[in-house]
Amino acid sequence: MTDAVDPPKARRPNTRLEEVARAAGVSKSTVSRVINGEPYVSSRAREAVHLAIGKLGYSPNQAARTLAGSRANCIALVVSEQGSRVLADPFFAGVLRGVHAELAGKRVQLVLMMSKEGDEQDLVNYLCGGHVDGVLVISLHGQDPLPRTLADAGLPTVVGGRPLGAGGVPYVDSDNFNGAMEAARYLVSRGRKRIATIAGPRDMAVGMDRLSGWKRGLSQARLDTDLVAYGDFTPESGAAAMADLLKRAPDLDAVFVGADIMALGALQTLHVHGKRVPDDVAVVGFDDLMIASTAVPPLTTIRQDVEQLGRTMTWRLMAELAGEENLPPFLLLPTAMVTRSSA
Amino acid sequence: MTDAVDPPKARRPNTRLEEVARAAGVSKSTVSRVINGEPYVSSRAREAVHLAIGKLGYSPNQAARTLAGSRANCIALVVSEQGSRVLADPFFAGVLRGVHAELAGKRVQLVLMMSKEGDEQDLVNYLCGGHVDGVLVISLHGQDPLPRTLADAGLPTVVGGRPLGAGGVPYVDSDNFNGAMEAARYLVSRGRKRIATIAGPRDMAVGMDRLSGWKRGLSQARLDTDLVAYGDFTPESGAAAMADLLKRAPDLDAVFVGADIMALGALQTLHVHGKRVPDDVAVVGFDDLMIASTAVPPLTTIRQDVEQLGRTMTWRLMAELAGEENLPPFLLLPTAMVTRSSA
DNA sequence: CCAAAACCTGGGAGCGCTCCCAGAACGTTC
DNA sequence: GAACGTTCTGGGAGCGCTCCCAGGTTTTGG
Repeated sequence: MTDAVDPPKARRPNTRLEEVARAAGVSKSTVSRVINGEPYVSSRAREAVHLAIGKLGYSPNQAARTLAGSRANCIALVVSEQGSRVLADPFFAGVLRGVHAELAGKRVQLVLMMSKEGDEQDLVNYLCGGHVDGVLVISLHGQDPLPRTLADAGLPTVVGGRPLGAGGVPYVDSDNFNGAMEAARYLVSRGRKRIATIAGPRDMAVGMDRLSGWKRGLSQARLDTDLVAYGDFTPESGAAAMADLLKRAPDLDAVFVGADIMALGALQTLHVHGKRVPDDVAVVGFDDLMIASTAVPPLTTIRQDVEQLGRTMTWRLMAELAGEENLPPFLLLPTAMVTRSSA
Repeated sequence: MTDAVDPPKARRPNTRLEEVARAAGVSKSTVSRVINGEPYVSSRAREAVHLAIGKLGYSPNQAARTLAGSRANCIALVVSEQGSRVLADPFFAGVLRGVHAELAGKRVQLVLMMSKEGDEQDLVNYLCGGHVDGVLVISLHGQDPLPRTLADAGLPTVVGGRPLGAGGVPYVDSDNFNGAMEAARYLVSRGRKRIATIAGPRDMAVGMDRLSGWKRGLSQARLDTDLVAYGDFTPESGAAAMADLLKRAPDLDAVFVGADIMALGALQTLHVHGKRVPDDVAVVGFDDLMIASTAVPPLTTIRQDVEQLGRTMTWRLMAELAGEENLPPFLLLPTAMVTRSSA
């Protein structure tokens, strides 16, 4: 077509749509239609295009599609946290696994982002810049304004774990309240009378919900709910909290620990104090991490299906992106008691 | 310019470069230069642009940049594996953390991908389609052809963990050999005579390297290296392997377990068999997972800095992308012995 | 004081795709 | 056979940016 002097186009990394069109003997438009699975393409053309694509090893340029179309075929998983610490969390890993599983087969990419110290504005700008179609937020701590901000900006957003501050933003969470209540009731049913709890931080919904469930379970049985200690989801904090409880109530005969990871520390402290588990003190954890079954003794715990959480978040987001209406504003996933030897 | 009838452009999600230019009273080119930190921009223009950007809340459209420029400002982290299982691995989490830490501040996004069953061709197409500038591959198992394929396609690639089959592709790994040798020597130095090992699977370099190191450590002390059992990096397999070893050599007085996660199982088995740790049998693990310190007894182990691995991989890739030459083809990260009570 | 070099600036051609529009080919009905 | 749908197809205008080029404005040096 052009008779200009040849431009020094160095890069020619890939087949372009046009080459496929030429190879298939159709127009760009038709190739585009085939790729996007649109109707109104003759089966002859469709086959020719598929053949050409296969032969040329064509893969559409995502950037161009995003630019020309209006969606990015890409969602972000945002970990709203000081960051690095969270990635070590099995919770995060499980969610990630679920997100990936749910995305399998869909032509949607996952971009992982973390809000770095103060860079929040950058993050929001980026996310709202049309680079992603929707956002999954894992916001473990406190009154994080991020979900609210994103939702207000009109970006479809789903939060994992009940957000404390973001009223109205759709979220998915495990049913921490009922799980914890079940744990408490179980301990009651085993004849325990002096039941303590080690709860998570007060600024995390997951900690508070489990604490509430425990309280409800005990108060239904007319038992005291005064034996509460707090940890921060580390084994060390669990150990310290256990020591504190033991000092306050040497006669306690059970403890519900709001996270397996803290239960590990609690077990250590009990061991050090010469308390036999479960004979002297029954221990129930929460989460059912892998380490729960390998703990000494193996930990009775409330299992939450974190992978399912990731899957459900993703499903919810994709459904919204697909334009489904009247979707549930929030979803609670059931938990299940796993009885091992610690209680 | 155009006097056409107004087109029904529904979407106008964001500020565009041109609006910034108008607001700042300069041309698109100048704005672009400011954004990309190019020289040859007067400070007056630069300030005006920054002001306009701030006022308008402008954030450049990534898709357009990628399309127009030649780089995507985006790298992929590929987990080459049947997938879901790996995400639960603390190794993966650590690497991810490191990658993120290294990327902080750089304007580079991270896309997470997994090679799903058979979809490998799709993956390769996508990655080679210019959608990412480079690839980080975590390939845990066997003779995975993926790194080779990517590298051959001219895509800058760095592998995490020594790949068995991908000769020539740059990789970063912990110094498993020397770490394991140190473990063996330590046991020898503590007077242990009958030292066994539980190794990882034969098709994983990490398992073999640690096994080799253990062998070398023992043979230097003229000790037998026949007490080898294999596991698959699960606590259960560690327990089974330990039982096997105990049957084969009831007199063994030490075991080097090629992964903390397997050591957990081994500890359980030893406990069941009435063996005291470390009095009867000394146990040394590898990895220094968080669970190592909370094990009963706390596990002496070889620490590998997985986060550093992720960081180093990323650094290596970014250096290559930046055009640095004569980069080291592979990098080995030192390990460190962590002495606790199990040995 | 003028030429060369160094700075700064704007214009405009794409990047590879989608999506709109106009029109061709093929029925179907009166 | 004219008039109308319905199915299919190609052309071409952008999407928002980068990067090249040409030209203007300063500084420098002889």
